[in-house]
Amino acid sequence: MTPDRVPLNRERVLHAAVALADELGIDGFSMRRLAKELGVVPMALYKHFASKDELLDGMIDAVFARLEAPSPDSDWKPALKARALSVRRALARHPWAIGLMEIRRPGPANLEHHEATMRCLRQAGFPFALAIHAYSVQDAYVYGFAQQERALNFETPQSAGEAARRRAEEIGGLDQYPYLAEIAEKLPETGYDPAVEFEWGLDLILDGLERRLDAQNGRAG
Amino acid sequence: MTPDRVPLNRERVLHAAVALADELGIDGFSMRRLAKELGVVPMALYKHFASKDELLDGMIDAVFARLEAPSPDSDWKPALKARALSVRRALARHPWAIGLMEIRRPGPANLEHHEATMRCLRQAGFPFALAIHAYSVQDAYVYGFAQQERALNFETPQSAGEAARRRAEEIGGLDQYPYLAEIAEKLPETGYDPAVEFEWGLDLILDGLERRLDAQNGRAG
DNA sequence: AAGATAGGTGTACGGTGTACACTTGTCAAG
DNA sequence: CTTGACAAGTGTACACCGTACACCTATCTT
Repeated sequence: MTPDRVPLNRERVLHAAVALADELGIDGFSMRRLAKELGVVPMALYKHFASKDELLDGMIDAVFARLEAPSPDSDWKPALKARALSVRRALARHPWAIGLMEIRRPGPANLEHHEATMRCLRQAGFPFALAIHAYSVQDAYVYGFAQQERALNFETPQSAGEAARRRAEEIGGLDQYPYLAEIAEKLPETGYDPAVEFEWGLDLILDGLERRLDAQNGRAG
Repeated sequence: MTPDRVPLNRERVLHAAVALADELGIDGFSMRRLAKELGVVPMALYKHFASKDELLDGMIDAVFARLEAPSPDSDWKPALKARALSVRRALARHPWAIGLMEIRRPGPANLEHHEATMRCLRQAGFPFALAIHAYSVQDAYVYGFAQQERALNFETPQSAGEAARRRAEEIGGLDQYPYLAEIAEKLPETGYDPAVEFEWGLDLILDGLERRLDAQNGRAG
């Protein structure tokens, strides 16, 4: 260790790791590459994280830390909507986290976020079982949408339509698939904004939850 | 090549690959391991697939091939419901495919499936833009749910509750998280059936779509 | 002054995907 | 019947991966 070098620490490693994963994607991200970025030998990282897995746990919790938890002061519907939008935003910024958020061992920020969301539902009057359902359907939608969005990333509607068209032609000719052909034809015209698309589905789900909640409360709402 | 050996072919490789990925998960699955399974040297696989990526494309399309496309003869709602249930079933059987279905280059079975689903929506009277929304929200939910379900796999509600409780205690004590504590307490009692949970959210979404469709048709249904 | 400790280093092992040059079995054209 | 092309499987090699383990060294505590 050269004198006067600032020593590593968990936070500095995590910060660099997130930035590197943002840049290279989850496949390009490696302990060796990260070490190089930090001007350090790969094994140095293992003084701060027991394994790559543990580092990933930390990276995921860093993403959770940047989510907007539902505020206890606003109505449940706008609060949950803001939460969902913030999750989508975070996953758009950190696509490598998609598919990992639900799988890694939960960290403090993760627990805090789930606690706040569940509190929001329960205090809004959702009975326990309904709150579980509500949470499940929302998270499934949000994480699933992020996954879809990633697949379309770096594509304009035009280029995506073009790519789909070429791919279909390779396989059997677009005339075999009239409804896909319609998409390839019309989507570039109408345009496709993931933010709009996301909100459309989100509203559908939140409206549905409201109806289920009202029904549960004897239609007295 | 010893005489009398049955030569490989794309289909035999694909079949073994899917079986092996089912057994080992996506992490344990490797070209070398697959070659060993087939009694062949790793490079032999490259005579049939240009790369591991191309092999994965094929494996994913094999999963698509086993999905139940919406039948043109039944009403859109039960048809779409059956489709969604079949996707969830397939992904529960092939968890390694989760997160890949939307990302790999589409194969013939994939195109066929999307064509059939889009046809179902359009013929049910969904205007183009609404059909796109409807497809998007459904797929986001289905794939997102599968992802969540994988995270909970191999866990009973009891063991999952226990694990969550221990994890929370590690971090800050469950008393800091009263609403998580409630989950840990009540979920083992009420039980948690992923099939029931999935259907609840699916019905919510399909009901919502029906309402949007009716609204579009001037509330005349 | 002495020893413990934390942080960084260097080497090594078994794993990965796959490029490239090779053999060998099969079959068609002369 | 021979020849030569071609398809399929082999073997070696390379660069990369995560990480176990032994080592060094700067700093802090007693």
